[in-house]
Amino acid sequence: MTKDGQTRQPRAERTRRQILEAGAELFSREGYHATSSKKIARAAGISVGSFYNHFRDKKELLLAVYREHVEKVHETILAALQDADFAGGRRKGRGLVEEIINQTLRVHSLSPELHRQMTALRYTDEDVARVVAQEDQRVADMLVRMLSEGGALRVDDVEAAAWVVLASVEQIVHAIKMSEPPIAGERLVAALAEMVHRFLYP
Amino acid sequence: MTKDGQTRQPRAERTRRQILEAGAELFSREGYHATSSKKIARAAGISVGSFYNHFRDKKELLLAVYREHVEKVHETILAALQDADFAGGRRKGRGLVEEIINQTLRVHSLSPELHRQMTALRYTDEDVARVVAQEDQRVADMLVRMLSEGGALRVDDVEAAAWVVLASVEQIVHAIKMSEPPIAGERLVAALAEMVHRFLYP
Amino acid sequence: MTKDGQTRQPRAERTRRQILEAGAELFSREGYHATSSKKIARAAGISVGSFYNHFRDKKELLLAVYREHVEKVHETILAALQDADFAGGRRKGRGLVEEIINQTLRVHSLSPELHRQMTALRYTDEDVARVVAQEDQRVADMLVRMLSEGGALRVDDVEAAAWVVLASVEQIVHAIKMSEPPIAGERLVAALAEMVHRFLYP
Amino acid sequence: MTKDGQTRQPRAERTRRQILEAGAELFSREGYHATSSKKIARAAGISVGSFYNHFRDKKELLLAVYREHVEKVHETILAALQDADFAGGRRKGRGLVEEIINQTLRVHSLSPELHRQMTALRYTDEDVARVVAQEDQRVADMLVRMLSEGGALRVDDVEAAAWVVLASVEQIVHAIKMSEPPIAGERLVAALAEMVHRFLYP
DNA sequence: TATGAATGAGCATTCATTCAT
DNA sequence: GATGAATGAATGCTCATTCAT
Repeated sequence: MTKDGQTRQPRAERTRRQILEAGAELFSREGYHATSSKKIARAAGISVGSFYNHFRDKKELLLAVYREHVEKVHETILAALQDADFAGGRRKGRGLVEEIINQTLRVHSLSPELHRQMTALRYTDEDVARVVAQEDQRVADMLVRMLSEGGALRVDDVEAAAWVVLASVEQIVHAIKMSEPPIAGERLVAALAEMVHRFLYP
Repeated sequence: MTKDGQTRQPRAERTRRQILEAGAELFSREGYHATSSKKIARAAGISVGSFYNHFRDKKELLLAVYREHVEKVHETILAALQDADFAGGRRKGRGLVEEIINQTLRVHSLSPELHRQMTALRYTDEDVARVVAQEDQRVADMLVRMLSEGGALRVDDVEAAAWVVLASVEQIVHAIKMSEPPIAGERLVAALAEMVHRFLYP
Repeated sequence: MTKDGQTRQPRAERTRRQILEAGAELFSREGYHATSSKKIARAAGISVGSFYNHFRDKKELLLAVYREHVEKVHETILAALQDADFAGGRRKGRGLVEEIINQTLRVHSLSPELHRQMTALRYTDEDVARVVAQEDQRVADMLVRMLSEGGALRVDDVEAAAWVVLASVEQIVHAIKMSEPPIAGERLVAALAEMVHRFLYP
Repeated sequence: MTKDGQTRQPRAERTRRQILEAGAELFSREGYHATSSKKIARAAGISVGSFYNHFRDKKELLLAVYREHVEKVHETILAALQDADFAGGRRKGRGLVEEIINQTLRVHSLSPELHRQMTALRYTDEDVARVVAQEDQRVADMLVRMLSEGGALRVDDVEAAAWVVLASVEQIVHAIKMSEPPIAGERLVAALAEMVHRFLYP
């Protein structure tokens, strides 16, 4: 059936979308454990059985939601990279460092609660851990490429450096956005930028 | 009840101890959610009712277990600080940086799974978040004091610097110990030490 | 607690009894699969949770119910064995054969539907198969003893003979009681008695 | 549709075949209850809807599968009956008895798990009970005919005798093939043969 | 203080069957 | 005839907490 790829699964695709949206909403607002399959179905306007026709189980939905989120993040980043302003002078040195931090801040604002959930679950659930680690690596690779192209680095082991920098930035941005650190965010961001800059560049 | 003079410890205190030990063991081995009050009682050799006589609920036990763990950690650190060798030359510069990282590595080996559990829960549970943040701050204060005493710093905002450094170290050590990062631990530790050192010292 | 064995678990024992009775009733009337834990709890006048406090799962209840049934059966049989009339002359030959068949008929009347359920489940469930086989063996041992004491047998392999005889009797009585065989029960019983008698005795 | 003359079989018939084969396979391998209509459809390479176009429901398929199995069994038996060797001397006396037992053993090897399933279901499901009973009767009739032609019987009520013999043989063979009786199969078969022989023949 | 039976809402998932296309 | 998405009741079982003894 379906002579052309377009018309494939007319209803099915729409249902899947509804479930994905309901899932994103609920996982973020109530957390993974507090989101029952019944709630998902109700929020998506379908039956429980239908949910399980489209996703093997709750976790598969979680990962699908996360993957969609991650794609959105990458689009955001790629768009920024092509920004003329950025190309102007922010591809290395202090400019790059600030860009990294700002992007991370922006990404965290995109769907902060989903992010929090995934961070919690990665310590608890193998599958989540694997998927999140993959994504981290993908970003690290991207940074390695940018650093290599930027020239004049102070570090030898660029791969380790990229990984360490991203882990630190991620952790600190996360703390700023999600908890209320006892020190003002701006001071932390300033210190962070300083630390990363001195590390990477002469 | 006390047949011999040995049993100076009031019975209540002894029961509490048993519960704390059972809790530490179970939370670490099976995780917080998988540890039911029934299991705790059985492992402690008491009844469920008795457990609830000593702790308001499961979370109170978790926090008590965590506090005990944290005390042990501090004792370890303080012991190290009084170590002659350390006093010799590791109170500033590269020596201090390495000391921080090593201490963190050691602490993570003390009770890695309990640590993992707390890390997961801090993103999910307000009370856990608060208690863990307090502890983080306590360590940060300690570092601020040491940095101030060590002289010749490159940073202005010592408080923010201490916080940023500890967050980074904690995160990276955690990743090394708990997951399997795609880059060898030694390379990450080396990069981390380099980053922190360049940041703090001229 | 409980200084004497009598007073042990006052409430608990009663609850257990209620569950056992509800289980016996429901498994017989509705079948094992159609009997939900909710139904059992309601019929026993307790909560679902309480049911699971007393039995690990539904199957454990089934086996407990079966064991009680089996004990009742054995009491019936033992009572019959001490019957003066029986002792009179029914311990061997035609008398014994008829006694076996009659006992089996009587036992099948004791709780026919439970019996049917167990028979169905033994083909499907390992645990049930094991327990029912044990019971079968216990009865076979008893018959072996009686045959050995009765003297003048025509068979060499008494154990195999006992097993084969009981299996046949059981099967045919079962068919008579539970389905409606196309031949009148009396004719089948007569043929069965004849077969067994000719087999065992000269 | 039929591009070549080969495809004489109407499509409907072919689909039905695929379903029957998938059903036989699955019911045997996984059991009736564990076989969902979805699985059947997938194994048959068709859609769920299509399955319900060909069979009213799952049970109808089960019975159809069983009927096919039974036909195969009868072909096997009839083939054996026309075997010269058999005609030679195994149509009565010890020869016949052994033939009955061997045939039953062979039949049980043909599709042992399907057999087990039907045996379990006949105690639980009216329709299955009826169909299996019909088949039993058909075999009994066949035996009655053979016994009558063999002459020199010791029994008066040939019909009841045939029924009783088949029930016993069936039960014991079943136990040997499906469970692990506590007595070696050969001893049981020997006892069984002895019992049946003494019963039927002078 | 200690005990452990009782509670009951809650959860993830399955499955036979229907029916619009 | 064929398709496969949709349905939703039903199931076995868990668990933190309470409270009468």
